[in-house]
Amino acid sequence: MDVFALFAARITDALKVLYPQLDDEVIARLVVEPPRDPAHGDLSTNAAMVVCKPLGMKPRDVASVIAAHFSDNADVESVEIAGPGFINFRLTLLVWHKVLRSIAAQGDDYGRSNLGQGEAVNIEYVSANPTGPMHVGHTRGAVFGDTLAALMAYSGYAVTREYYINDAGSQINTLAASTLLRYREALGEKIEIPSGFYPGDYLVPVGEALKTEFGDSLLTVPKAEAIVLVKERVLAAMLKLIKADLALLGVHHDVFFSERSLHGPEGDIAKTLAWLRDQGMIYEGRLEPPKGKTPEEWEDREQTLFRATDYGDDVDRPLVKSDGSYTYFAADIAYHRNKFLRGFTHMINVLGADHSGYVKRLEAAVKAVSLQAADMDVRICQLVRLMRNGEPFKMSKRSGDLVTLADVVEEVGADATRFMLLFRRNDAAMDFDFALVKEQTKDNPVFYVQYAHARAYSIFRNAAKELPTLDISSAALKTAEIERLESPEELELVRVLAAWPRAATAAAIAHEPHRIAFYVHELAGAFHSFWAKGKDNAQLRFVNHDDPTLTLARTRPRRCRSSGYC
RNA sequence: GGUCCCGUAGCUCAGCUGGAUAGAGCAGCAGCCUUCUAAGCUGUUGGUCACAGGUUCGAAUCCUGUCGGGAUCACCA
Repeated sequence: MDVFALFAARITDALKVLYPQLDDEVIARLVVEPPRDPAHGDLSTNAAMVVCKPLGMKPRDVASVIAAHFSDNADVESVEIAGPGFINFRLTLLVWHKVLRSIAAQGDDYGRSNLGQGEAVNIEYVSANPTGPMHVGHTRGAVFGDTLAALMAYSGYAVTREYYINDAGSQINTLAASTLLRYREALGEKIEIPSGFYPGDYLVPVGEALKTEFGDSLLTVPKAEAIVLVKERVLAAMLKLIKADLALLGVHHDVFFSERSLHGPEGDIAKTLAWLRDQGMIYEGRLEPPKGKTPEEWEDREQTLFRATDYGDDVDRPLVKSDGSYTYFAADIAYHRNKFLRGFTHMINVLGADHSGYVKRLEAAVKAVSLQAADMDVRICQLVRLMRNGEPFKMSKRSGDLVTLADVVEEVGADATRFMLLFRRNDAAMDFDFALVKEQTKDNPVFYVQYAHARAYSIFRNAAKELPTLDISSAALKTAEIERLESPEELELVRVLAAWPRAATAAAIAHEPHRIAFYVHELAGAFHSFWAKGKDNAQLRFVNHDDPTLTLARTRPRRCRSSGYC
């Protein structure tokens, strides 16, 4: 039960009765929310201010009519009109008890909604090049995407989690060549890794596996053929590596989509380009060199261009390289047409900060390819700066002290990593401090929340110890006398709990999973606060010798796992 | 030079798509340990929401411009 949604519906109904001449559109703009200052009441609505203009009335006059309509409502303790025309409701104890009952009855489903009404949404995230293990740069996007996917599923969308494997570019040939070197090494040869090749140790086992599979027979195969054979094996190995790394973080995908599968004369790229040409979205032309910066190797040539500017991009984009092969973007257009043809009208892409320049063209591609029928939201995750003891931490690919995702998870744990990375808006750069994440103080939000969780569970333990005769099974908890909860301190906590469905829905609409992390942090604060009150006033403790029923009623642990990150 | 993101308390950041006197955590100050975990809690100080205009009943939020900080900028992926 979401009291805010409930009252929004009631006020909407009331307005339709009181002022039948109002447009639904106008009424839909009303909002019911917790007032910023709790002294104003439990619920607040701007309804009067929203509808006053079309009615030609003063907001406070409308407000008093609405207020009068609710004055004898059983759930409403009092109604007040404040400020420019806000209507503030104070709710009766009864309502809060209803909220608690619904929380108890729904368990982990409390807050789940049908916002998405089963509509299909495709969320693409990570999509790191399959050329090695995941490094820290990938983790933020992985956590963001995975949590957003959980949140969207929680809000009633049919979510597909997708990973686009960039297995078609020239870097894959380099990868295969690097692996071939490791293969020779496995055969006993002394090797030297030229610059530009992938030097990482993770290719050593792949080389050895090749030795096991082929013996030394690959050496006699023509190079081009050998590369093809190796490519298959090394790609599979890298994908396995990546999946294992992601699993460490608890991140999973439903679909791994191969870029390579789009190529070829009968492939999706060829088909999509033909389709775009039919639609008049492609032309042959020349581009201006970029301004302000003199490109050293600018080659003015006529090329095949996509009319991205028709869909909001800054320039038209090349689709075919000078060597005749397709550009990365051409493949991406085909890929997104593929998504659309698979039935996705909602798409979300999670990209790193270095792709910010790519956003417009991706949005343009989706508009073009779906004839405006699909929407694309590109969420950019800004950079994460690794810190140790307050000092930024130097990383370099060459010297090998690249921090991998596995390193981070090993050092601080998956849950802490996830929570920390979510505890900031995605579009703001963040510092990730190893020392802080491991610190066991309230400065560390991870610990703060985990500690609240630990305390909540300790209630069960202590109840069993202090009151051995009390039945604390979940069946017994369902019959607890919730009516006994009536102190202002308790209601404070209930109010925070009541805000959960609203918080979850708002986060889903905005595609902002960080709001969940902040909500959980706030809830933990409310819980700690209530817990501490028990110190001064023994009556407010969860475990109460004198009053077993009260103990039972208070034994409702909190939630925070539902979106899967803590 | 173009584009995108950011600029809110001394510090790190929220601010629920336009609402009321702009919030939280650190740090500072004042308190709280024979008491369910003090690894914590309570109270308190602290703001020209970068700046200037505009939109309207109402702007940190939307629009325009300026100034700072970051990312990115044909054919790579």
